[in-house]
Amino acid sequence: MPDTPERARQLPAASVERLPSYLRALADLAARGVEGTSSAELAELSGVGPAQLRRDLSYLGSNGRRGVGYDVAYLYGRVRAALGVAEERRIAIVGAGHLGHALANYSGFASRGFVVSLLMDIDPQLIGTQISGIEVGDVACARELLASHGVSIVVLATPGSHAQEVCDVVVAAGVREILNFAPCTLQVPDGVKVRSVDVGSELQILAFHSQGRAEE
Amino acid sequence: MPDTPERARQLPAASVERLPSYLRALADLAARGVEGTSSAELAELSGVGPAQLRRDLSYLGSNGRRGVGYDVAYLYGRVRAALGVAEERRIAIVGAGHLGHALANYSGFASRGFVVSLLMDIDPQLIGTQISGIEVGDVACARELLASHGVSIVVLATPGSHAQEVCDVVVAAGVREILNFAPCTLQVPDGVKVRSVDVGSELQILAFHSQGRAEE
DNA sequence: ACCTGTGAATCGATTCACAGCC
DNA sequence: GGCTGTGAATCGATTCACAGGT
Repeated sequence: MPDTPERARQLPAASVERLPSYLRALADLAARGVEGTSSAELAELSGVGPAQLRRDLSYLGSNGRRGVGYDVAYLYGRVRAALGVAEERRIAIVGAGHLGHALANYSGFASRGFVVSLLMDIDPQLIGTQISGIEVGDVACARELLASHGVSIVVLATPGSHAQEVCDVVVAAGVREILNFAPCTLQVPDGVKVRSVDVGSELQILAFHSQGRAEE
Repeated sequence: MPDTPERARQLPAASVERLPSYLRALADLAARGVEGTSSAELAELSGVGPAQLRRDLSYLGSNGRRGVGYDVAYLYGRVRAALGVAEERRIAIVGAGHLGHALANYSGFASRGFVVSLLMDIDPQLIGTQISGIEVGDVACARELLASHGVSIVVLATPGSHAQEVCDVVVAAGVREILNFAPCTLQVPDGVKVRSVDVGSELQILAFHSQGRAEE
């Protein structure tokens, strides 16, 4: 059998990146008691064009009714299933510094389908302490801890100087999806998916757009 | 006059988003004492292909020497200038919760060209306290504070429930570039640039890619 | 009359492959 | 011989505009 195995994997990467916004918009509508919506309304709430939204949803199959619109609850379920967050997923955070703390205390994970199940660090001072009710484990035991907690997605909140090293450890432990907050490019083998969030880079991109103004 | 005013704005958005990685790679090389490099090496360090890197740099003009490669220090200066971070830029953070704290204490801004010059919150309990040596101001005084600190880029680290409200305030105060950490889509007028970082969305995108494995 | 789903057209970004220069 | 800079080709994503269904 070939190398493109999964079912609905004709979903383009660019569409996948927008599905979470649709999910947020749908959750908002549901919370406000709205039962039906349209591509125009959903697109508005998500910050995209209506044609783009319809195209994206059409990759998941037919989800609306022509002439009518979309059912909020039904569509919500479809998008959650497509993203693979229909059931709760357990994540681990490595790095218990300021950012690791902020993430561990963040209350917004549950509504998005995630539970922080495990914290780890390299610093012996931090190992064994409790953060937000979770004990900090030793990253040296990553393999056992990750396996016993059933974690498949790891968040790296370490300084840049340790990120590659920790990345190698968790990849060796079988992790295939990593969210990296360290300001560096991680080298990973094929089949491991890394997404990086770098505040410095984001600010630099914004700085580019502000050129021409405010130049003293 | 038309609506596409600026000089080097032929730079495609997709290229702009990669320039920060190149800058990080160049800073690494410089820190290691490396004086010259090639598109192959820089691309490797940045996680892109060599052709893409050359194409991106070519938008900034000719920066290397054929048959030789690129001068690290020179190219570093060119990319910083292109991004508009050749001189230090002042930023403000709104929201002094866990994330606001973590950002205020983050030591990595300076090397990327930014200084946190101002913190603000709505909570009267927090206003007047000091975080990382900076006093927390009242967001109600945003206009005056932003102006007196010479801030043009604002980071929103508020809960989602207040993000749009605070966004409206800072936009009214003249801010045109916003980095939003709240899990919501901000509605802004034309000409205001928003970049959003949403941990929940990032995890959902990773969850998508982990489908097919780990399904019990 | 209205709104979705989708072919067809467009637009932009990536990659190839080589001419030009060191 | 080696590496950049770039036309030309390719690839993918977005938008248009309308056919199909309610």
